[in-house]
Amino acid sequence: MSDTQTPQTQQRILITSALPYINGVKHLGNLAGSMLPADVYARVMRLLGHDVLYICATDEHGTPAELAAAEAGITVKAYCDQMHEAQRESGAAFDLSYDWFGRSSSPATAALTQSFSSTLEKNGLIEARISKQVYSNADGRYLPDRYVEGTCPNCAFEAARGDQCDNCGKLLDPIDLIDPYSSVSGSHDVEIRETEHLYLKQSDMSDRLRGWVNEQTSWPALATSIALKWLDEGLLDRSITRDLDWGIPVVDVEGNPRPGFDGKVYYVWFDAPIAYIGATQDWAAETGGEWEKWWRTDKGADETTYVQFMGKDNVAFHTLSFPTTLMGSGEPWKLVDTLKAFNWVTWYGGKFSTSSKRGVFMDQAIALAPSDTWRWHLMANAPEGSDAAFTWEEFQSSVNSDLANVLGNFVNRITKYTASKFDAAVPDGGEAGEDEAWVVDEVNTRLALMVSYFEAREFRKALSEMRAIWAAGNEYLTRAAPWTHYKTDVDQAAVGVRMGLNLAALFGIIAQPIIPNAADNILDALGIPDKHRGWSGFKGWETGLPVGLRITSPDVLFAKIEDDEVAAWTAQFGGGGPVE
RNA sequence: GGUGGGGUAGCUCAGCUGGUUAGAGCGCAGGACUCAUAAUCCUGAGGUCGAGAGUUCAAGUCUCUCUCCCACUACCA
Repeated sequence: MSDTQTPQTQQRILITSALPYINGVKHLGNLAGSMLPADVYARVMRLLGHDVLYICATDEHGTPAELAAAEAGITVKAYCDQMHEAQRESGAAFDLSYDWFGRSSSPATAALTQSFSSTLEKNGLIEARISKQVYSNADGRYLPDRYVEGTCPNCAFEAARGDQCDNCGKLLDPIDLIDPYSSVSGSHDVEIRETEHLYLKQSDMSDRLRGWVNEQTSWPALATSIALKWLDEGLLDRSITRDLDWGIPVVDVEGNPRPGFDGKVYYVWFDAPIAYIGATQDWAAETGGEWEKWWRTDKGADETTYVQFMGKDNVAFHTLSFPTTLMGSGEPWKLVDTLKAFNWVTWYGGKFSTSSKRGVFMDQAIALAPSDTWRWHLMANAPEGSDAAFTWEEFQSSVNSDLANVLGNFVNRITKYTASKFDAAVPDGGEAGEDEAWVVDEVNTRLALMVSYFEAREFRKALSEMRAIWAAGNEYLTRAAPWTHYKTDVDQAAVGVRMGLNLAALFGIIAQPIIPNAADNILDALGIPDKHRGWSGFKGWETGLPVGLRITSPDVLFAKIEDDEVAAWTAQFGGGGPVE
């Protein structure tokens, strides 16, 4: 009945999640809004038998990295080395199944970035212009707009940022601030200097971009509307270089070091998306894979489906800026086919904030509860339609009710009962009846729905179906009641136990993309070989386990979260209500 | 200010191109069962669908006005 039960055409699917910035360990919102859903999608597509490549990397350039390194008292290179390793480890701790977790600072990305730059310039899409920037003598650096503060020329607010006044909301230009100072050092010894930068002439690409956007049929409305809005307002040419030391050196049209551009590098938003490609090249170099079939439409990538995952703030860059780079090169690069944008996870309805210590970061979270529990909760409550509030109470509820009670207890009760009454083996005897027909139909209907939701990247709905499938197992056991039949008709009891064990196996198989560790525990306990753990074999699941197969009962799959733990976490992390 | 998203049961959220008594999970109340991590199963009580007006035989679903929250607004990424 579903496409999961008939052989599918294998697809080649390239998946990227927005690159996490190097500036610190990421919080749960970053995890839930790009890396984790991309991972789940990658795992599902692999289980369905597709050829999947999931690429991610740290985004390492830009002013914040330099400032963070300075604060830590180490070089930017050393800082990025440390933080890349920290992020790689926290990704591994959350079981993110990257095929490659690279770095935007890799030589491959630098070479690609410079190549794109000279090609775009050759095509007349880049030109040098002079602009005015704020320079801080005390800091010895140019300051991005956001790092310049001063008195707002509009409302006289004294701590207005150079890009926007937090008091009156007006968009500002830092050179208009009254009595400007550096927010980095607090120094008022700042001046306005003229500086030369490269501009990407996005305005020249506007018509091509519009045509391409209008061709897209699989983008969510959010993405299309954001892209068209920018196009309607008229794309501005965008500067793609900055006055910084840390980054990729600027080249001329021939690809040689560009005269007069010492101390300037490419803007991080120019090179970060290119790092998707660079990281793929690094993956290929390391593993012997072919990168071109994923990215070059003249080398097979025309058969690749490219899916991007990101937060809603990233949509414009992925639907306009990066496509400008790729299309403007005139080279046969693969463009995104579809993208999934997420809203934010909020902390009790407010923002996550590092400075006011609001929220939970990945390294802290994994110390509190296992990866599986976070993965389940964050995906079951993914911020798909709007921002989604994180609360400890909801987290506790997800873990205890969905995982421990509905799934964990089901596996436990059926395996323990098998051990006590049927010698820990899949029993023979009896024949399937009404109860079995009911549960098979119920589960098959929901399986088809679940898979179609995953394919549509509707994670909340997919997980809701998964949970309903687990719940159907409990309902089945209540109906079949093998413990009652056992007293008078052991064969009848055997039917219920056999079905129960087959349900447990199915539950483990479908749970793999979300809670891989618990799923493995279940499948190992039931002796399911790896080759039977894929998602092409749902058909016939109800009789999948061979009669006589010895099974064990897994250790407690999910420890419950106690009320006193919630109280302690709330105290530790300041949850429980908005903070001023 | 502009653009986009959102305001639906105590809580977190579904509700497609308008159509029978507005749904789910959690929580709560009652009952059943006893294989199981005091788990599970069944039943039930909870909503003037942010406010107001309009279109329509019919609106949570379309239009207008108002209001509250969030994001983006191009040099933070």
